[in-house]
Amino acid sequence: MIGLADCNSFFVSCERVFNPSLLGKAVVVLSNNDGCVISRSKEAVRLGIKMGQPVFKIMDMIREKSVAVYSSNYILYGDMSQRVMDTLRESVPSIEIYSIDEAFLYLNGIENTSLKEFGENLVRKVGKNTGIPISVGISHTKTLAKIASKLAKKYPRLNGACYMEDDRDIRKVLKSYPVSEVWGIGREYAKMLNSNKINTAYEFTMASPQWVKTKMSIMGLRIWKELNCEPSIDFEESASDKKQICTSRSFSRELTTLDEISQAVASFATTCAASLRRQHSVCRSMHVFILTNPYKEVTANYYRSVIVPLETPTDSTLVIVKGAMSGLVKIFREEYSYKKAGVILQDISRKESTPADLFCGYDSQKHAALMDSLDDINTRYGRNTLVTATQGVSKIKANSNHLSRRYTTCWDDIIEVKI
DNA sequence: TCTGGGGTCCTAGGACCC
DNA sequence: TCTGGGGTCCTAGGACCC
Repeated sequence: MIGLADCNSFFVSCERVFNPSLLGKAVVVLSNNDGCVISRSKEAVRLGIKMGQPVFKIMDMIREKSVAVYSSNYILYGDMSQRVMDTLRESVPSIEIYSIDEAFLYLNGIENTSLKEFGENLVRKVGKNTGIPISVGISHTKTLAKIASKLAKKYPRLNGACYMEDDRDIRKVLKSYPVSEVWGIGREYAKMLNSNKINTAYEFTMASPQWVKTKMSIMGLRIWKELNCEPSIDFEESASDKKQICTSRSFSRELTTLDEISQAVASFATTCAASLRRQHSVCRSMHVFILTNPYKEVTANYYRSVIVPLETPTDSTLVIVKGAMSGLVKIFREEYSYKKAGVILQDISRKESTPADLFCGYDSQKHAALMDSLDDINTRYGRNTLVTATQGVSKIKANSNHLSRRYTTCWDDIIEVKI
């Protein structure tokens, strides 16, 4: 059997661990730049606040109902996530971390007869170790485990854990489960299915596999099999290397000069390169893109991207920043003001399996040694202690007006809290 | 005034090869 | 009227996820 452990309102729950007065209240956490709502407490959901809703549209309600608002604090959430994952890992034969707040559990060797109880115990254990409430769903396949976890969340009498084993039980659940809420079926497919009179997950399992494959490709067929209790999505025990690495941000104000945008894009390239080195890989090309504010009602919106091939596969920040700059000048137009930009590294391969290039235009060994020192310094003294000159020192700050402290990772913050 | 960020997989179609 | 056949590789775009 396969389990899914899913943290309830994860970001909000993290804030609550360190500020228990938020328990029972409407709380939301905002995206970067304090733009949209990306995590909501149950109470906030009940007020009608939607996922992804722009915060300026619900400002009145936030004030009227005194909703607590937090900027996203990814350092805190990342650390709390690790703690949750650690507890899960020590409790089952193996786990697959699926996202910052979810993991699949491989339950081989645990008696089927006690799985319901096992799930409830796990919920208690994670709660006790970390303070984070989770829901656990257990069934034959990943897709069914996902559904089970949703039920666990919905019905309090399940004590946070739902075990779905019996065929008849599963059928009964699927009959009242909207097909649009099945994992892997998004808006477009839901629309298509609904217009073909398929509204519940059960009706979907009754469709012919050929029809499903024609309409929804092999992905749809996999979902169909999984709902029919046939495991079709692999369990991946170890995290695989990323095939692309992207860093992009919206700016808190519109940028107009090449100089300012260069600094931002150089920072993005730097972040990408560090992340590339962390997975011991090199890249052969990158994408650079810039855009104007797409929400603004003007006739001339601008979006342009360019692919920059690199002569030699590299993980050097210097080479990657230089490449990003050469791409940027190709797409930059003076007549626009820009709201967002980004860098995507691609054609990624493992460093040790990529042959060195005889005709490399720079001393790659020197670069490697320099990067080692750079990473070392920035790990020890904090990100951006040592930067490239292109990045500049006057960073364009993102809006982050409701930020909580880095309770678990930053000494300065911890001391301030004690005082 | 104010609208996130980072990923994956699949397919169709074009370019190219012999 | 007729316009080869069988492949591979790559990319853009669409769908999805959290």
